Amino acid sequence: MYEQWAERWRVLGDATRLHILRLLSVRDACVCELVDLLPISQSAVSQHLRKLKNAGLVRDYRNKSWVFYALRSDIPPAVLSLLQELPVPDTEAAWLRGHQVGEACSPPVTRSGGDAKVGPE
Amino acid sequence: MYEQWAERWRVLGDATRLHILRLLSVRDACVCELVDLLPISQSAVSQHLRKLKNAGLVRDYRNKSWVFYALRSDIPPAVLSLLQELPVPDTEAAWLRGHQVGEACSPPVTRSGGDAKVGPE
DNA sequence: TATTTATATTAGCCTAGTTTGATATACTAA
DNA sequence: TTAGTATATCAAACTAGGCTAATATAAATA
Repeated sequence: MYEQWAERWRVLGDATRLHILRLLSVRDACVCELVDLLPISQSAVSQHLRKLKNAGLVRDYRNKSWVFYALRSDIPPAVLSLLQELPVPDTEAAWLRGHQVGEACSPPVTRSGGDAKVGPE
Repeated sequence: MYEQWAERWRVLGDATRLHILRLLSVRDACVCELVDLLPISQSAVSQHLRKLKNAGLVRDYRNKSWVFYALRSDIPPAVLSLLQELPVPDTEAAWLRGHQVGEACSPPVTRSGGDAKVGPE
């Protein structure tokens, strides 16, 4: 009877998924960046992202070699205000600021023009 | 890191607990009434109520032979508005309206004055 | 096309959570 | 105090969910 509602909230009932959402609230990130920041395997990250996507909380888009994930703009206000309350460790915030998107995953193939524009949608 | 937040939301990620919360939003109910309305054992109901209580979502008070549970008045607004969205089946609403509190559990011991006042706090 | 890199999927293990049945505790009333 | 009822707790079975390792797919580039 209430299973569909329960499932919506169960998505938020996992520490790793909250972590991912909090990171994405700083800026969009590709999967490999999240793998670098989180203490779990790439497989686990991918499975969490799928659940977040199925729940309508994030969207994904491809740019060059990488698949980026972003918070959806139509997230319920209640969820959004929840996310604002979560702390973002300084180290992680600095990491996100200090890396160009995609930079962390593999060095650019060409030596010149390495910082190509990467944008959403 | 985010485990404490995840746990807060995990409480809402169970269909039975949502059901209980929705029933309590109609009116306070004693444990045996909830047992009558829910398709699970008395033991399971009791354990769900404990979790809801530990999460600060409900409070309990005793009246005569029964322990009543009630929604706490300081429930986060986000949770409260969630509850409003949940449907209450007509049969259950009618059941709650059609029964005096405690009436469903056992017939009143005395034949006269069977409808003693029962109130919160 | 072949190769490399990034991401997704699958299967199996493991842990956490829910349920039930049995039992214990807490009241109430005689 | 004793009996009866309501509720809580405990242990074990069952289930669901997260994790890893291995593998598959997809896109980019040589």
